[in-house]
Amino acid sequence: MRKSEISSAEIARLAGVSRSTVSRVVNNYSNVPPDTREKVMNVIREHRYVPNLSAQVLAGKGTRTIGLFMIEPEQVSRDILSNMMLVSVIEHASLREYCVLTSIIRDTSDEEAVRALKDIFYQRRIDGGIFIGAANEEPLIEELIAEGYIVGVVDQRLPGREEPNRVVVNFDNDYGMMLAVDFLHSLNHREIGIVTGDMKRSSGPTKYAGFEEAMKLRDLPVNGDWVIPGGFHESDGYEAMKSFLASDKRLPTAIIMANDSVAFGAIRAMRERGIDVPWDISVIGFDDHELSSRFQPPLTTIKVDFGVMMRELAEAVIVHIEDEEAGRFEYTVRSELVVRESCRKLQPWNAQRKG
Amino acid sequence: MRKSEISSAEIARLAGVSRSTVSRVVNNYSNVPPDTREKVMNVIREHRYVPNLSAQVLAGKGTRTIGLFMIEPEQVSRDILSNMMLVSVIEHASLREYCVLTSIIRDTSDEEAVRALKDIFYQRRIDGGIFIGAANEEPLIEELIAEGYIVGVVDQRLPGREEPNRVVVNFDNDYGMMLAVDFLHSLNHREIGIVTGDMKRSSGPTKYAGFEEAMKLRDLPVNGDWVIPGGFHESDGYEAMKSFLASDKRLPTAIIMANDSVAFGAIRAMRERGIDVPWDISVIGFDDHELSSRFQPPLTTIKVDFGVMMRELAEAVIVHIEDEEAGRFEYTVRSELVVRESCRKLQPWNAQRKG
DNA sequence: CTGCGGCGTGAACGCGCGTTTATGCTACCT
DNA sequence: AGGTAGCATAAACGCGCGTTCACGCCGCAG
Repeated sequence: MRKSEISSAEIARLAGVSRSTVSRVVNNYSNVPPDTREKVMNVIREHRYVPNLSAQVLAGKGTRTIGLFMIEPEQVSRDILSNMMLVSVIEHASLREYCVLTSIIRDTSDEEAVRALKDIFYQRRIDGGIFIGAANEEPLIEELIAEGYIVGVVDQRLPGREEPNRVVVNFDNDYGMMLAVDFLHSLNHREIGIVTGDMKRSSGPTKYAGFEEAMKLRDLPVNGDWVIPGGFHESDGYEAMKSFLASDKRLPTAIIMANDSVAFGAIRAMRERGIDVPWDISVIGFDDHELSSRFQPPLTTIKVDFGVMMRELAEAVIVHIEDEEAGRFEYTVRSELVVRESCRKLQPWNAQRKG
Repeated sequence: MRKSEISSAEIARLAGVSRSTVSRVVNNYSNVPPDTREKVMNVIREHRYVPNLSAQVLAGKGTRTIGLFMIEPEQVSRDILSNMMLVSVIEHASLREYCVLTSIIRDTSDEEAVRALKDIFYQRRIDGGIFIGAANEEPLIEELIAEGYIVGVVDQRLPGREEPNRVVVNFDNDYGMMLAVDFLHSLNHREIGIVTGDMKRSSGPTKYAGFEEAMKLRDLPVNGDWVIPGGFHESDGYEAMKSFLASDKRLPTAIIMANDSVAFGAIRAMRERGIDVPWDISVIGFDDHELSSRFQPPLTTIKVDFGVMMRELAEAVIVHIEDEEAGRFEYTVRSELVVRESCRKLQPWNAQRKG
């Protein structure tokens, strides 16, 4: 029924050669004379012959497939970013003639789900996997690495030990936080708070560490009251800010948000209490969400090129698949400051908020 | 190196039986006595044996894989919706123990890209494919169907002819448009415009048809001036409305938007001209975007459950894969009206705008 | 003319599995 | 006791491909 289900044996028969010769032609072996090659190629073209991947795999080739796994997608990002990451991986893989098998794992403590995911590696013999939103030291990932699979992750600290099959890309969160703090500092802010992301996941820990580091470098105190535990969603930002405001603690003059979605939510909560951004408080986001430029007020943010990031990760994973000897890999994506209208310059004398 | 790369032959040897018996156990054949089954199962569990899918495929089984293809993703939707659709398909497939191979095709007139996509079917022998954002009568899809592959599409009219391997889900755009028009009508609007989606793609044509139909049913005139060609993005809405406003045509009293993103953009353009929603004009969107409830003004919209829609589509594709005899399939997802604050009730006497 | 090296090619094997066919065994009936 | 039905299991084949090995041919040197 299906047109293209023609075997190399059939091609061989039609071209009047042996199957070995067809295979040699298909795989570009040098020891086949031009006229024979042409003869075989004609038959191949005419019948649109394409080798059956399953057979190739069985005969020892790779699957040319990488897995793309989103861990607890609800906890990481429902929005455009993960979509862009997906597209970026797929398109780069496609360039290298790889395919992408996508899956989701909602709960890494669900043994059955973990088992199902590992079976994708075992059954399907995929060449490698990329994980988005994984916690640090996620057992699932550690096990896969230990078992010899090539795994790419985003935004995790590398362990000290050498592990040639672990591939990492990071945002330069330290640098990004430095940009944010420096910018606020240049606007005479000294009282800077943060709504953190999920501290167990993704960029949560590294962003917070970067924040502390940057504050320290500029001799600014980190006030525990202003370290507001959040998450990565609009609703997290809203809830975090709402409960902070309800606590009647003194406001900082500026707050850095785990990402732009969180900023949207936090600003919404502030607006409900009559707090104006940037007049009453300055806000900096992270990521440069598609809607940030159109938000009211347009959001100043630290922009990260997720497309480039995921492309680099995909490339690195593929390199490691194709070259067992490829060494340790770590790539860091620079971020940049995008200035819009959510931050206000303070006069030096009111850099400290009264009561 | 990789733990789990154990063959059934090895399992057979360890269990002291033949490979056939192992196969029978794995595939739950009835003619194997309980004690033998248990003996084999123990070895399987101990060694975490998982059959090699490539070998199974070669031996005649399906790949248990469906393709999910996003056509010209930039033209359809960069936002949360396609992400939700993806997640929904993956999760349902996963339930049925299928995997999802994701790919993208940016330009359906790029022959090489089309060829690459078809090769996914040919080489990898995937059992079926789902296309998001395909144009009506897209040749690529028509060819695949003609070649016997099972294909699922969204929001397309079914051709009259019987095609057992074409699976379709539709939003009920007629019904949705009827809801929108009726709601506006109940608010005394009679001058209703529309910013259309891409008229060549996705729900563009069906939404417009539904609009005309609904207007006709309520005896409302469709004014060509107020049929504003748009697209599916924020920027499309912005540009469409901007150029409409620049044309100095008279405004309708209400506009229905191709989707919520378009509404965001159009409202932005209106705001720039000092036009207030809903005071000066009422707006209804489509989709119920995640941000619609938090938009200023909160957007009245026609909500469609994309999750359910894609789940049904995935299920239907799988049913057709597993049962050659499964008949024609078409599923329609009901939409519902979500009333927020972007529509205003008109007094009967100003239902027609002056000059 | 014989021997040998190189090149083009086909036959044969193995990859891991499902399936079909054949075989050995037990139990029962005549 | 002989025959047979039925069941548990092993042996064998094929799926489509890559690859190794061996064979046959040709040309060249001895």
